[in-house]
Amino acid sequence: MSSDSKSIVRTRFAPSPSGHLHVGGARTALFCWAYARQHGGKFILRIEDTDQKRSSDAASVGFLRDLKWLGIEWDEGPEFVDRDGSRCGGGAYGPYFQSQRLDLYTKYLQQLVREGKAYYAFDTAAELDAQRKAAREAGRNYRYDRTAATSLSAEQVQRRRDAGEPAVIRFRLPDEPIVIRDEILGEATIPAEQLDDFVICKADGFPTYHFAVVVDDELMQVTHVIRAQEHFMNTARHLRLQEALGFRRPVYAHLPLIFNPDGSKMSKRDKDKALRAAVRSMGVPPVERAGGEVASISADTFAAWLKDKDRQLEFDEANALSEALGVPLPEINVDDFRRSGYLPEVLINYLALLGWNPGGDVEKFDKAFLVERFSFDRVMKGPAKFDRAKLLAFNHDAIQALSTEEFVRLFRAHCAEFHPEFIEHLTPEHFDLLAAANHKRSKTLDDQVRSSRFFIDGDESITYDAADKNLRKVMCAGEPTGRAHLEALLPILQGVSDWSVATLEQAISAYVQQHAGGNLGKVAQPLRIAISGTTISPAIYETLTILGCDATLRRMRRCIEAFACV
RNA sequence: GACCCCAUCGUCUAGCCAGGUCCAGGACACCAGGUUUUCAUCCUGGUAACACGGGUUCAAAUCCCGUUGGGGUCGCCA
Repeated sequence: MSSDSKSIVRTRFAPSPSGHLHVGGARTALFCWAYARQHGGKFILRIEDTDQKRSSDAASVGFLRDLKWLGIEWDEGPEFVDRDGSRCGGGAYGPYFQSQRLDLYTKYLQQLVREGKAYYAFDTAAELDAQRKAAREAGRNYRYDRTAATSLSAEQVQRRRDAGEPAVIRFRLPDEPIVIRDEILGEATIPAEQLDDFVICKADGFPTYHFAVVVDDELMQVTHVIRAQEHFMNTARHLRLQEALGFRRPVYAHLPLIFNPDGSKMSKRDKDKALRAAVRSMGVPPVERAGGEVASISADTFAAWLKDKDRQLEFDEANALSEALGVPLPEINVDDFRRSGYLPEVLINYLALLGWNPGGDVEKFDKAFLVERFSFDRVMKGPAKFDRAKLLAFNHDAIQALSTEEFVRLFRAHCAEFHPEFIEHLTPEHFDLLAAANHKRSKTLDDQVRSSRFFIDGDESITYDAADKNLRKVMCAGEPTGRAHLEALLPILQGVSDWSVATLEQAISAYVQQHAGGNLGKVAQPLRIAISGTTISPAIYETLTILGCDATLRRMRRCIEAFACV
């Protein structure tokens, strides 16, 4: 620990293992990263996997990909190689998985026990639960009573441990109020009675979060702890532990929480909540509708899930059900937003703005700006609600600011990953034309995908609802009717030799001039219905070009038949 | 319940720390007109907030106290 290393800023993002990065975590990581960059320091990623109930295999750190996608790159931490070959991680202070640092923790744990600053305790979980419950029923605040544990002699402790009796190690908390200094929240004094002798080593030998954090932050020379506000009270514990171990005290900054618009915590469970609400509002149990199985979910699983609020469907199941019901899932994780076609720089911008702002009226900015201007004194103290409408508006602006070439490139990459069928079913030229035609009407990279399905579906799968009032009006009202226009257009389009935007425009606009009073809508709308079954499509010449001559004519004929217009 | 923190339009927020220039500014949403071959856009205009009550002061959104409201924490989770 050289003296010059003390002056360099080192921040860390320390999530527990997960396949997906939550937006709240993403923002924490972003601020940690920005602060380190601003000061020419290091941003460290550490995996807090001291809970053996959570696995730590490769899939469990799938969120690394999300971090990388956002452009938040870590200087030290788990090694990660992106698809483009760029890498992140490594470093001299590893390992960066806490589960691989057990010997380190044990050393400090023993030190505290030796010094009498910590002690073994043999209470069972059931006993503790009972005590908490009793305190609660008596209207008292529960505090762990250390007398039983600390009255044990060293020999007694040793004997019981040798006999294999499970034991935890608890920290003997000094009986003094604790002052927390926080860069965002200011100073707070926590009365000693609010804390008790917390567990620092579990019965399985793993340190608890509190202990591992304190040891690792010291050993990794972390200078600034930037984390969510839910950790604020924990800081008191960490401060005490640092004092007991003779460690340095990092600077603390606690970020406000992010909520749903309704004030509830943004959670993975929100997806299941949305699906359950949709299923209920539809009345008919989809299990029956789909013949006992919904979207590959067995009837039993489905019924159990529907009843139990705490139950969550698997990732694929939820997606399949969402697709089957036509109910969009709320985006919660970073990869949800990626799938929904948000640009990483937009998500970064919006997330940064949720709880921080540069002052004045500036709200659109990039990472470089954030690195330059970020400061703790402009971080909000209270929680913020996540407003998807505003995020969408930001994304819309960013998409519109893209050149068409750039949009086409991004849209192709998006489809390659999430909708490969568009690339498979269209020629490269037609795919590009579709992308370009959709650019101006896109708010995300994904929002035109659903409405573009008719381009790649077979002609027979286009259905015409002759009872639909709006469709009927377009097809059958007026003189000539839309249907009549289609019939008249049939031979004209059949005669178009080189089927392209230019030739179609020429042929159709000539027809419109002569037979529709120059009103393109009179002709374009029936055509849209014919080819898509709806009145919605990209610009009509591009649409027909992409679809091709044969399919266009076939659909027109089918449409003419479908609308009799008595 | 105890402890800690917070409080400006529906939402995110500027302004507050160094009180007057704020009958409070921006963005998103919403509403009304207009443009547009559909959808989506786009343009113009509009509605909308200093939680409440006391102080301090010539003057308070800005400072102080209280009330109310919101959030966090109270695990062998992190």
